[in-house]
Amino acid sequence: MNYRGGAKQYDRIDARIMEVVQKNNRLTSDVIGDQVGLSATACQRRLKRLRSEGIIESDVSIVSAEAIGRPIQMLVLVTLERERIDIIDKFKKKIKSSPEITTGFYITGDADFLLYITARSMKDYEEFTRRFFYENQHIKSVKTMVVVDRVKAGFALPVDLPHEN
Amino acid sequence: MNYRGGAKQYDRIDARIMEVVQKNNRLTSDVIGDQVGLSATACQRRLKRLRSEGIIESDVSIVSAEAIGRPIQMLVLVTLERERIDIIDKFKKKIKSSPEITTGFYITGDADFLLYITARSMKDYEEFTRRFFYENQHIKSVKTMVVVDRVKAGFALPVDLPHEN
DNA sequence: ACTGAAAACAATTGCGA
DNA sequence: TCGCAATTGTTTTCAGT
Repeated sequence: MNYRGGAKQYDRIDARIMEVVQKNNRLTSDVIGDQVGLSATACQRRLKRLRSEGIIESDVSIVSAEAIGRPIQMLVLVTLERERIDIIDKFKKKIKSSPEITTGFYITGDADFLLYITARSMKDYEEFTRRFFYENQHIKSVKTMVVVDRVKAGFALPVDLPHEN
Repeated sequence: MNYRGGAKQYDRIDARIMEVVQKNNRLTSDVIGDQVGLSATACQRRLKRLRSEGIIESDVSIVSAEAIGRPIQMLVLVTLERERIDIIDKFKKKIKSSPEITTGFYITGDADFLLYITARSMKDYEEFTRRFFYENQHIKSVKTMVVVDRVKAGFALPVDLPHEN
């Protein structure tokens, strides 16, 4: 999607609505409307548009890692042997198909990928890495960082107005 | 919350429900029920319990970083000069109060923190880092990695059964 | 603990401003 | 684009199994 097309994407009120639903998307339109000074109807219409235009990408439940018995959280920097497109694409597919990997970033800098991984226990994590990393031929190096504390959770973004408005 | 209390937390069907709502929490109970082989009512009751017990932590909208004009995404490893509790706590507070920082992890390993930061442009990012990092006295080093591609988004976890069941 | 029907509640659509 | 009122659809409650 190209967001540079001249048409305006969202206004100040939309931004406020997004601030609210990024924290909680199960509030009724009535409640959201109260918070942004709009009727439930108007609020709902805006939300519908924001969703259909992909400005709101998706709506999801966040499950507690601890509650489902995955208290171990790791951040892993992975460097591949070479930066060849086919190797990178294959690695991306592996990431997507591995449920243990919650989030994966393809990056530039010291490493090629950063992975966010959860596990039931250290033993489980080690088993997974053995399987995942040592079975993959093109990994040059792996650097594991143990997550002690998630200071800020989620992907909430600071929705201010686009500069052109 | 302590999840080690003997009582069972969730069963196979709950796990399937969570798999569904982690992808999309706006489906009607009727649809979710279909997918897990349950009536809308039963499904609803389970969701209510999962939420009230904190197994489902929260329900949020995910906003597209590109759509709101924040195409620049960075991962930043920060090392503090000393690992003193008060310095760490102060830094955590700074993270929480900075809207540019979407996610912050306190970690062990090569660095003390990993930050996920979005920005409108490289210029904006540089301005932010100057402000944030160079104004903070206790930072020893900063290593920036540019995000080229988010291979896997969100915090969706692999909900299988707890081992004791 | 589940289902199904009825009641309560929320979202959506049509219309006038 | 808004708000209001009417319609449609979803969730919740309640009785029965």
